[in-house]
Amino acid sequence: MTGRQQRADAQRNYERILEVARTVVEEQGTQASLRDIARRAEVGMGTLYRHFPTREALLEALLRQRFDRLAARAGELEGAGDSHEALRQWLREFLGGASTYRGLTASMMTTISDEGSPLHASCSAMREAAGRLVERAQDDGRIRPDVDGMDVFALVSAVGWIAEQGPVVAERSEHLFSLVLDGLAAGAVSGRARRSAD
Amino acid sequence: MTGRQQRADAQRNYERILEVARTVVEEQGTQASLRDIARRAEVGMGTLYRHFPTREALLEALLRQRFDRLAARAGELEGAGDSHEALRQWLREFLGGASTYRGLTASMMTTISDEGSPLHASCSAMREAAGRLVERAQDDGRIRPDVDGMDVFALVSAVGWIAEQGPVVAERSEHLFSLVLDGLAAGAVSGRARRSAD
DNA sequence: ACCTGAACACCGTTCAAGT
DNA sequence: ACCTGAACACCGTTCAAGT
Repeated sequence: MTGRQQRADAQRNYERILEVARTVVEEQGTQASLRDIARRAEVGMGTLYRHFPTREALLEALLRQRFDRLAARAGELEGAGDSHEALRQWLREFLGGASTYRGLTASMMTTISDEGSPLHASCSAMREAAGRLVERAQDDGRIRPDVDGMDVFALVSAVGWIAEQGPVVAERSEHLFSLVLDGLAAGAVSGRARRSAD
Repeated sequence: MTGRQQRADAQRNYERILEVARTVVEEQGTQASLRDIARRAEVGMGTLYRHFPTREALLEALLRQRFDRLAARAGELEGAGDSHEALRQWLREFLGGASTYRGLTASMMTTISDEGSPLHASCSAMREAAGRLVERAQDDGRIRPDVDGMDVFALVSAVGWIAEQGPVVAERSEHLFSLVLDGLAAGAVSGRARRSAD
């Protein structure tokens, strides 16, 4: 798809845009002005659209590496000793990364329901890798049996979202993260499950 | 402030705008086009700005009643038998209302950090009323002692946010609500507190 | 094959001109 | 005192014209 048989100027523009986009999205979030990106990359609007037909396509190019890295990181942590601690650690790293771009958690959440989105594939792969950490912790009886990877992902993303909503709530995000994780731990179940081995 | 000594046409315009705004914000969310509202209310842009100098001011007019009602509702529920169930009930009603306007949870969360916002006062009052429900449930030992009203409000709003991000996650919001509430229940604490009376 | 930038249809916000 | 709508500075998206 991104075959290397591009014209030299095309290749250069592609990279310029991506580099500038990284900066601008850092500044303005995932809703950054595409016009601003084109301007600062010194290319015409059409050039930006040629390389990245949608905003999502641009984000995908910006995030794929990161998603792949996080998926791989989940693989590493699967071998770690404490399954619950491994999950917690992964989620912490995920959340740290999510905070680099404002609006990123929203983009990831909407992409779940939108299979046509270019972000869908790489984001799903990451979620699935994380899901295996959840399942392992469940097999160890450390996480409630009635949740799945999607639940955990959604709740932790939501904590990331909270942190974006202003300083007063942002300063609580560490605590909120702990509350959510604690809440998902086995033993928190109020009535229906987990009552055999006491 | 909204003294009744307005000119008749001003009074009429104010009400027209508010009525139309309710519909448009229902359709498009809190980021609805102000131009569209003015157009459909058949007033000039200047008229809209005269009555509602900022988008937040318009939202405030749209939401004040609701916030006041929810604050009053919390007062009612303070007298209810089961403190934990009262809290759960209030949060459920809050969440139901939040889903009427897309973007509403975000507006409420950002308003927390922005004391200058017209939404700040009525939203804070509501949160404080809800906070008393939290404290009562804590006094009864039903909610973790290391959370406060803001934590609960943020987490439940975050569940509302999740529901806005697409059908795949929206259909889980009931479950996620339960997970969060369960997680905040006393007994979920992993190590540090609550270990005296067993 | 690729790039450019004008053109189009939208925004939010302001403000001179009207009654 | 209040209303109007044009004006301004922005968007995102498309596409004819160029090389």
